[in-house]
Amino acid sequence: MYITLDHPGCDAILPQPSSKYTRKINELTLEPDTNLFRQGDPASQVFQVKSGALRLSRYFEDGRRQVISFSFPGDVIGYPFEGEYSASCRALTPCRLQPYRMQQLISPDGEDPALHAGFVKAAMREIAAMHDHFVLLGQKSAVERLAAFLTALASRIGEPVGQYTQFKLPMCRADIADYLGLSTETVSRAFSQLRREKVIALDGILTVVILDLDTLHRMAEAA
Amino acid sequence: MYITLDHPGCDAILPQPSSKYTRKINELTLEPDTNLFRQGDPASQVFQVKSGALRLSRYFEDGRRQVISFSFPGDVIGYPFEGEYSASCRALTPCRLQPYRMQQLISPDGEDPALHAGFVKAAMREIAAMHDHFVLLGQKSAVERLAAFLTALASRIGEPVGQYTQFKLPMCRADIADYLGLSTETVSRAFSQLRREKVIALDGILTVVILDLDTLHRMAEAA
DNA sequence: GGTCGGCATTGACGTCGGTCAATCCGTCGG
DNA sequence: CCGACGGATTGACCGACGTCAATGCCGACC
Repeated sequence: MYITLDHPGCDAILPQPSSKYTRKINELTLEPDTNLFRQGDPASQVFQVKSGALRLSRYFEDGRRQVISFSFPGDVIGYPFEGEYSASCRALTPCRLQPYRMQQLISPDGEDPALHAGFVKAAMREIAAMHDHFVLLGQKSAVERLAAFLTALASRIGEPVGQYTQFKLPMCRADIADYLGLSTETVSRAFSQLRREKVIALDGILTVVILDLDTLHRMAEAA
Repeated sequence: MYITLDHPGCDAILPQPSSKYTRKINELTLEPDTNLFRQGDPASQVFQVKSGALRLSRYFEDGRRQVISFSFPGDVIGYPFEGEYSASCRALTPCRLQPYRMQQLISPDGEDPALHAGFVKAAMREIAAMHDHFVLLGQKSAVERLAAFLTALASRIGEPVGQYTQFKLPMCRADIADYLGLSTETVSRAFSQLRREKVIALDGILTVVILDLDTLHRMAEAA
């Protein structure tokens, strides 16, 4: 599921399937850099992320790639289109996933109604979140995009450390670039700018410390 | 609903509500330049477009605007997020719409199951289509964007005229610009380029004649 | 511990698209 | 028929971001 500022934390977790209805399908684990599914695969399951981080992306013959979203615990991935997955999904870290049979998403017949309603609500949330991302891709400058991205990550996976919020990026710069519609160089420059302005600090390449969340938030919106 | 190349024509039409289940809500008509709903309005209904064209967009304090999508007959609009509409929807032409109570989308309880399943499928199609638009906004050049847009419109509302396909744009250049993440001037230049290259012709400002659909299609994809 | 390889950063430069401004054109009202 | 208005087009210019290339950094593997 897409990352957004106002992501409603634990509401994202689907209700536990009640044994009354649901044939239990066993939890699934994925190693980093392994695919959960590929673009064009027949879609028979949807998944809820239990732990870890994943990347959803579409590839093109000419080498271009668009990263559609990053998924974190609570998110639902694998929405089908005409019986196929329309993008490829790959684990960025070790992941645990709960698979559900697709049928529970499409129709409630003979299944757990609360679980089904949870899927539908997750899909609605997905649609609203994607609207936010249109704004980012259509209207924002490079620094605004990165600021919005980091703000979203902070609220999704940030942990308070002293007076600051910090988190470890599960993805490389190229992933961020293809997600934000920028080049890796531009992403790098935007990181450097935020660092120069003391809005963030980096501890190594992957650990981000948010020094001034208010400013970061303002930078994500400003014209 | 979003415009996409592989939009499955009349499959998009929801099943007629069977009177057995559904309290009939009367069809609704809208004059051009009137709002169906506004960003932040409490969401109690979803709508299926019966005729006409609508624009879904989000506005910002600083004047920036992102057009999320254009809607045509068969499309479903008004997906809620936390009980509210997350964008504003306005009629571009006279429109007829069939409203449905929100509850039919969220849960099948006491409602028409086929209709409910239709909503869920429409939402899945929406998600897949939005993935395409991410690619457009994240990766494509100005001419590629316009070519993709016109190709999509051709398959949605195009009519054969002689050996060509043509249609009347229901929206102005500024709407197109804010949809494609460009300025009106750049949209205008892209139109001019396609005209110079004899891929399209314009009859007045709003009527587009596709002279070479293959080339247009190729231009929409090319690096 | 040293070296290698891959990713990240930085710099120089080119280009695409944004901005500003002038002009064009089609529509509407007189 | 004419003039005014608003949207569309075109041109000139500029700036942000992409590209290409050099350098830096860190982790892996001998």
